[in-house]
Amino acid sequence: MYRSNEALSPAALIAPPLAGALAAAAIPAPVRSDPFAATTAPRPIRARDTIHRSGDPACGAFVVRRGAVMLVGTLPDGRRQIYDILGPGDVFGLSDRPVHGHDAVALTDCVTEPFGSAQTQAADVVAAALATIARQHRHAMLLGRLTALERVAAGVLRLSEVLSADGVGFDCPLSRQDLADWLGLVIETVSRNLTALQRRGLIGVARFTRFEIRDRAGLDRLLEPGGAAHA
Amino acid sequence: MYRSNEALSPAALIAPPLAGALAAAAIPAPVRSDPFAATTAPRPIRARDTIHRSGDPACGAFVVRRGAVMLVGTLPDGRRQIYDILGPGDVFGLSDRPVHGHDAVALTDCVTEPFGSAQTQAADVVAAALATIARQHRHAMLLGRLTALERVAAGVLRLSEVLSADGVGFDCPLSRQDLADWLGLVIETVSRNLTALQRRGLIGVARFTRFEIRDRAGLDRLLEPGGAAHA
DNA sequence: CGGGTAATTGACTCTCTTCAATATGCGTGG
DNA sequence: CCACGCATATTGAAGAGAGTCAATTACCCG
Repeated sequence: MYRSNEALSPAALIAPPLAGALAAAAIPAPVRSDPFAATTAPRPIRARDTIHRSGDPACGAFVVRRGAVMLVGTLPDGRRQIYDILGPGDVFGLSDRPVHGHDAVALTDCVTEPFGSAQTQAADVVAAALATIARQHRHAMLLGRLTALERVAAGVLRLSEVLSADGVGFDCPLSRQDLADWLGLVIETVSRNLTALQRRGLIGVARFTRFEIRDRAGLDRLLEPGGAAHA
Repeated sequence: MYRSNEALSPAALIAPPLAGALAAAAIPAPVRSDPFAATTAPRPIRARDTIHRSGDPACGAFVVRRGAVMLVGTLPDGRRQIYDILGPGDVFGLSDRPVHGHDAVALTDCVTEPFGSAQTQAADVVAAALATIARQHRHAMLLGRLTALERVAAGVLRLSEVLSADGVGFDCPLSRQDLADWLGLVIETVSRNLTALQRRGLIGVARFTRFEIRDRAGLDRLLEPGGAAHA
């Protein structure tokens, strides 16, 4: 979204309000009142369900057992950024503040399980957090320094890891708008570059949502100059 | 850096090796190999010194006591992204893998101290990691969804938090190139937008490095539509 | 087989980048 | 103390990648 330098203005990505006070105000998160939350029982969630919303009180971490989840931040003016796509083994729900700063939405039917409770080692929580940070760093590189074609290629590869059983084909549960909000592009640019990747024979897309990796080596090569990352 | 869709190619920001075994690598190890790590002794570092490089074995977390540190990722083709700017209280040095995936460079003379050792609570490590994740989320929003002017404004405000004693003026230890690599822009765009902010009377810049917040409310307003973040 | 939503494609625009001069600051030495 | 020279920053002009606007097409579903 291009916006005039004159017009506008969005605001507080700077300092974390760090509100010590967890207002009681927030809408009770779905999970809040959920009996599952306090137990170690896996919790089934349906595709597109919102697991928690920005502003909901944070109430513990969850690990994705099956399916996929996305974390979505939204600015007051509607600009959206998908911060992360989580698959089996990935953890979410932790916050440095009493309330969540983003939405968590199930991308597919999925199963989550409380994480970080009694029997879980603190080291596991740290490990999960570190994996998250590493993903965020890679995504920052993508957002700040990759071209649109590279972003889309990297996005497809990442999705194949999270969503594909065989590492080749998968049903993409993200709309083109979601992909755009994840990759820092607009919907049309995502579409054009998906088409470009298809024309090159690198991927296949059928019925909008059915993705297939056709030439992984080619995709890797496309991302090579940026490379495995790091000097 | 614009690159032709044809020419192409950077690569592996996709999947985190996700070494299921964060075995010896990550958490516990840190404090082990480094002589300093085993102690609680603060360690003085000079401005521009590289604290660790990508590829170096990760050897424990450190907390910044005084000064500032930046974390820098570099792609094989030279594209750079500054992942984070750390100030007093912020923690770095943790990795989900046995080796670091980015450089850590002192922005100013600074003092760091081992973090996460015996007497430190695991909860402290988790808290530090969560604060980092929250910063990364905000930065992802900046990189993916803010305009150049907004990014520069947000960057200046963030720097004032980290570097300024009075919250108003500070000497910016980042070159224009550093700022560009942090905000996902090119050097000229940073320069132009700093000039734009000056013309609006929002900030002052003297001798290239001396920054001053002239109208914080104005800067906040500039960032308002994006706002305090989140719906 | 229509009707509605989502995706694709085309034409054009614009922000940001690129390329190319200046200009400013700072260190050095005459 | 000032002239020179280098490194970094600023500014201008032009280009390009990605965005915007607007149809058109593809898919889903009743």
